[in-house]
Amino acid sequence: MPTLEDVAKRAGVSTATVSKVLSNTPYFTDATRLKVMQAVQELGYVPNLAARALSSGKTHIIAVVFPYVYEAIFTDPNIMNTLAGIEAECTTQGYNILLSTPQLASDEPDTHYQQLIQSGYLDGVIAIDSYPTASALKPVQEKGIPAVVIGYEACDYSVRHDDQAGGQKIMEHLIALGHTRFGLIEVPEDTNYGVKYRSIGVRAAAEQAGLDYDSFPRTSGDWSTHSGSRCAAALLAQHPDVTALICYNDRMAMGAIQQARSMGRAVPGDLSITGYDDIPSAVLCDPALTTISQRSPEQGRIGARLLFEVLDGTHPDPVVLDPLLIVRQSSAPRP
Amino acid sequence: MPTLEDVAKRAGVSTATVSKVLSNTPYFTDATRLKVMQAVQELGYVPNLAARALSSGKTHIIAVVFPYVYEAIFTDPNIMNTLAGIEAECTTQGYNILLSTPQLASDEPDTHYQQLIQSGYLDGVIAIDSYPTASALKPVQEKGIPAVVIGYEACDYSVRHDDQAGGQKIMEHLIALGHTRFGLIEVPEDTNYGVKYRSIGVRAAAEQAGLDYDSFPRTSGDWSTHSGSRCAAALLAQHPDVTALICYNDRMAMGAIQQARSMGRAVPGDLSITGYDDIPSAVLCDPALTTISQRSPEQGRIGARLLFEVLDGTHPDPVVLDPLLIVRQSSAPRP
DNA sequence: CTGAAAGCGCTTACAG
DNA sequence: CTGAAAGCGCTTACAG
Repeated sequence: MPTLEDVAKRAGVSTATVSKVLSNTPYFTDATRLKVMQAVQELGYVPNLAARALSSGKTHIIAVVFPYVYEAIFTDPNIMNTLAGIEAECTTQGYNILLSTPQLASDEPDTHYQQLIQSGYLDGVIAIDSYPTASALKPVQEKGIPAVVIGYEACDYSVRHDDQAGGQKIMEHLIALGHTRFGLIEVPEDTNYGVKYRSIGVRAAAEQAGLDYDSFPRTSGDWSTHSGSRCAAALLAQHPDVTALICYNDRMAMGAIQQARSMGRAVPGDLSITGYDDIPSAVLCDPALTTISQRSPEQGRIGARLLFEVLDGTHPDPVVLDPLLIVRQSSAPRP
Repeated sequence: MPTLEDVAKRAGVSTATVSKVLSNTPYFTDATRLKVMQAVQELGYVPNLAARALSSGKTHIIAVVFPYVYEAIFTDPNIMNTLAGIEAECTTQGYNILLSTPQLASDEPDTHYQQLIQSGYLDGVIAIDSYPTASALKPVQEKGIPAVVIGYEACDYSVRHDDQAGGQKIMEHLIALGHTRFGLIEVPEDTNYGVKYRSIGVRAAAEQAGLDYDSFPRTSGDWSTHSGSRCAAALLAQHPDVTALICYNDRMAMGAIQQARSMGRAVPGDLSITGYDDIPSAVLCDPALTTISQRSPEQGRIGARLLFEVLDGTHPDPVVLDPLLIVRQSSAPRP
């Protein structure tokens, strides 16, 4: 592989000149510029990134970290779509993505992860923190590496979607359809940063419509389809008058739909059921789910952009994205 | 950040000694070993990876590349599960994963990608090549970087699942249920390396059962749910006697199910429909799909393991994984 | 069993 | 506008 020196020799200049021309330093004559570029071309020179990293302190690598909280994390559509957005933006900016999924479940810190953070390999990190069980951010902050969080975790720079607006939108939609008797399939508040705010949004919409939010029957699942069925079974058995079921994610909504049907309720004829997240299955299932999109790809793009701004020395404000209400077939006017 | 030199001073030895002790070179007394480790501990020393990479030529980074062939690639369950498997294995071995999704659609090569490959940053690459439209492998092979392919693309080292066995298993399952009149919802052969072999497997099972494979009605979709509906509509209209529909992926199978039902056919009562891939929706949809699992996580793990063997100087044989038949509710005995 | 020293391939003040 | 030279923090023959 040709080195800087080879290029310098061939172009008849110093290595300093080649280096500077390649990094677009001004003050060079077009003539030398041309000589250099030509030599680069002829030799097929590509800079050695390790050498560049060592001398400049910049690696052009950013790490995308998300704690390994459960085995299916690599098929979580929100996380993967976020990753896709980050990737798109990084490619544009010439940054490479290093993937790291620290195991933070146990008390002992993941030493591999710690080493990586300390290794000087990373110009910055983007942490996806959907789940508050584990923070991958602490070592990063200790080391003083520029970081942005996608989510709620405390960090100078962050982007997330507005869970409160999400809760509000889904509720307003159902209210507009004439519903007044609601059931809630939630999730324990400590499972996820956002759910608390979704509740606040739902409550706000309810109260604005003059409904007594606190009187709504509710149960908590664990995100799974199965728990959605179970919750729906319990809730509908005790409160058969409910005409709309708000679920805090799509999988529980799908479970609820199956359960409701098996109890003889038509969805959405007798009962509207809504989800949250807009996972791929939400279009495929029957009836297709009315749900909320968190706009994960945009969160990813923006997160990357924020990091680049931080790397440039600016201090961007946190971004809160307005979620999208996706109306499909699982919601309908009150029977 | 403390450097090797700091550690050496503190331990009262040379940097060479520290370096060698840290890399587990034999021949050192326990005493010096101890001194070194203690100094490392006290200083919280972590090696600078860029420096290490520059002097040793080893970065401990491997790239996982999959061509950016369509926008939803980051939510393709096969690819993401493969990635999860690779990640798990790399973490175990202390390797870091760099993600790269070269844009190979256009004729001009993706220069970012080319640069990355040439940059000396990569100890090896794992290419996921589900789609033959674009090869990310050429620059890698030109540069002589150790590579393994997950899929069919030509490469010294590779792992994939056995598409022929997959086709055969699904067909044998349906034959065992008593079906004799089949319809095929395929995909153009140049869309995917594997489909050709799935057909061969289906044919083999058919002929073994004395059925005339060539007489089966067939149409081609484009993997999408929508195309599944369209194909099912055409096929069932012309061949209402068909009792089993074999689809070459799950999304088309789901489309086919919807279409069949809207034409008044009960699934699986009147008509069995099978998929391929076992995507997450396959359990969630109604009826849950009988399908084939490619065992993507294992493909990923094995791919990584193969790469490590190559990095160790051995020449592992290609691996072909036996796929799994997953029987669920979309298939039933012939009516 | 341990160390001195060269070298990996860049970048970056500093000079001129 | 360009170059000489130091230095980034390691590893690795080579010597002893």
